[in-house]
Amino acid sequence: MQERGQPGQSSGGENLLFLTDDQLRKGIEAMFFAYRGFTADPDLILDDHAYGRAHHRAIHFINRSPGTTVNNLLNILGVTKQSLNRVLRALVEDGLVDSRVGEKDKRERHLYLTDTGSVLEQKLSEAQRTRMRAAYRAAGPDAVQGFRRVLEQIMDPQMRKFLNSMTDGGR
Amino acid sequence: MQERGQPGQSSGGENLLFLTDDQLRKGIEAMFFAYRGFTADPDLILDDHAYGRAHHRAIHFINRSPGTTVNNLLNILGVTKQSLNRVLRALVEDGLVDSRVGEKDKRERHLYLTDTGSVLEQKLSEAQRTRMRAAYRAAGPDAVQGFRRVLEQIMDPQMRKFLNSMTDGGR
DNA sequence: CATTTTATGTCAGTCTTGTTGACTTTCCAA
DNA sequence: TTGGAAAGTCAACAAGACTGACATAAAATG
Repeated sequence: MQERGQPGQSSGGENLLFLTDDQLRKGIEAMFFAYRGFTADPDLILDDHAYGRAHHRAIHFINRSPGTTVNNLLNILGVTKQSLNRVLRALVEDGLVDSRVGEKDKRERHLYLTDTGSVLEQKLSEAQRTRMRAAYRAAGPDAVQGFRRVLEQIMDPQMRKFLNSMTDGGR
Repeated sequence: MQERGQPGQSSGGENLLFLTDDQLRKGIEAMFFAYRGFTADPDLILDDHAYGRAHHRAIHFINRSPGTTVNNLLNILGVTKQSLNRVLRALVEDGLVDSRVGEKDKRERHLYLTDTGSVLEQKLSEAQRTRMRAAYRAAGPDAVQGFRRVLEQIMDPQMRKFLNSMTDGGR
């Protein structure tokens, strides 16, 4: 009752059946279940360290862009600075993150992982990569390409831009 | 330093470069950003009703499987009964969900959406589908197939089984 | 029939992580 | 130089997850 109006559009073989509400619902549920699996392995490790996903996310993106500022991180993570601050404070106190006052602009803090922080980052990301690697391998390169393509369309354009800027320029 | 050992395996053109740590990291970040987009639209609606994602999930799966029991829902959602109970209590009190004592087994409660509940479910799922539909359309059917394939590999096998059982049997 | 197990609900308390509000320090531009 | 904007911090609160303990009712089992 919503979309099915125009099947058999192009040639007849490749129609728009993949856009039915039922197909969309299946994709929605797959996203839900997959995201649970996606976070499950790092979560186990985080429990041992009394950290949560918020800490994982901060660690990930600090590792990804060493020297990034708190404000940068806020834009990427999409939380309030107060929320991020609590997480960063814990990581700094525990010696996983180094927060250095900016040289040009002393209001800014530039964030770096310490050696200890890098060790945890490796553990976390390797756990997550292991699952992703298995999934990629089982699904094959073409499926992976489609996977990435759809994910990019689902995310907000701002994030897509950011993701691709990191993809090109990073490291 | 992890996986790149065996490229050029099959024929040389299609190698295993999609399994590098760098490719995996990009997929991981895409999952993170996409999930944010995935939940963003329903979240706006939920705010108006003073509900959260937990309520959305309960509503979704009750709509998906009318008459399901609390225990079923617990297994699907992967939360504790205390957590789910708080959500269900609110939904029942607000008249969105009907909880009926089982006829065969009177210990069980069978859950149904009321008319009011169905209205909210429609609003939420339509908001979510709108974004997914646009993403699917932009990415194309082959990409969607790959998307689904990779997601199924990422989720725990138990959930994959459940998802596919619903896919076949449902409605 | 007595006992155990299962399904559900509830109360209390904790933790993570999000929020808003108020505040300091620093920079910059009028 | 002064006032506003920006970056970051501290405090308090709320949602929603968790554990643990316990209650009730019904089913299953010996």
